[in-house]
Amino acid sequence: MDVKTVCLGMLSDGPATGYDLKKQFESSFAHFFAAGFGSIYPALSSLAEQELVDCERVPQDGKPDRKVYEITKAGREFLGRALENSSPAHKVRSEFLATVCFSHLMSREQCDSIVDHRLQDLEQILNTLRQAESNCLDDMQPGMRFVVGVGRAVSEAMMKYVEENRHLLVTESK
Amino acid sequence: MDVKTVCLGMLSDGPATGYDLKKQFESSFAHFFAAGFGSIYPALSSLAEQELVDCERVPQDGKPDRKVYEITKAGREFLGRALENSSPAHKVRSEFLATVCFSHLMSREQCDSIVDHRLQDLEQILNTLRQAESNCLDDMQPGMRFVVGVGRAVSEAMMKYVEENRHLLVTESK
DNA sequence: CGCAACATGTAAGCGGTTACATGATTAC
DNA sequence: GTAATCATGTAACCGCTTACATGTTGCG
Repeated sequence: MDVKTVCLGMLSDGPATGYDLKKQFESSFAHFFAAGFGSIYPALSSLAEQELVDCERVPQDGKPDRKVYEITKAGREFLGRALENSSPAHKVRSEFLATVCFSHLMSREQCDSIVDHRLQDLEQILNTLRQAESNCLDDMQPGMRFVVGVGRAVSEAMMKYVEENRHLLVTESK
Repeated sequence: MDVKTVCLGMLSDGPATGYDLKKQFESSFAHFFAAGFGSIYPALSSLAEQELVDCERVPQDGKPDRKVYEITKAGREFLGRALENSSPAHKVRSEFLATVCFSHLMSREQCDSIVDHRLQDLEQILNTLRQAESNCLDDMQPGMRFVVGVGRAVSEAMMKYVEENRHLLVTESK
């Protein structure tokens, strides 16, 4: 499942612009599926070309036209098939953990710094998720609610473990 | 931090072949940093070219020569600098969660199937981590022990949440 | 006055995945 | 006999990241 399919999925919930989708990626999707404009805009163009979405241009003054995308019937069918064939991969790529593996080659300051950083990032993710829960729990689909819950559970677990065990990290004796 | 740097880090613990490193990637690194032969072998060649590692060819009968790589002094220095400059990113890319977001567009069977799949994968990761803990806790660096612990904590949390909340996933009424 | 939000896009580049290529040995 | 393990590599491809390009409105 690539950015394109996720965009199509988001559009199945109602029309939106690329800019809108970006915000959705940044809020409830941030903890498990990142996407920048450089992925989103080409994805939407490609979707439109395949007629899986319609695009309505809304002129504005001083800004580029808003391009409001809406899923088509063909789009819904395509999405259905994509969901059927989706392989449920879940990949983590953690430079944080990769670095910590070699904490015995680092200075205490360096090690503390990256652990603190990670803790801050986790705090931020949790804030974002809590915000999403309090702002729009009602207009979230059950799947989305579940996904936000997973994010909370996993982030809290990581935070707790890191806080309780960081003292075990031995650093270079120099 | 890329595959190349992680390979160098692994070699800081002692000489090894590409094949050996692959096994390490599959055991204790599997849950947060995947790498295939297609990444590892070119990484080692490049490392050797930069003289960050030495390569000793050990002829064998019937098999290609073993190429045993050993980190050099320059390699250790390079690694030290790489660890200093490492940005502690932690990225997740989950097609599983992306799919589950749209559970309301899937059939009950499909949804159950991917959730079960995920649970099996988690079980396997946990087994691998437990094995690593019981086999070689003693020759693991403290950083590595910490990382394995994070893997356990996070995987167990995800498993628990998924098992306890999967019933909330509503599926298509067709 | 400067920054954030609004709004869309292109293009180069990079890094990793996947598929291909080869082949002996050992265990079930 | 057939699958897994040992053992190394190449090359095409694909998708995402990053940097660049442009410009207004409104808030503090």
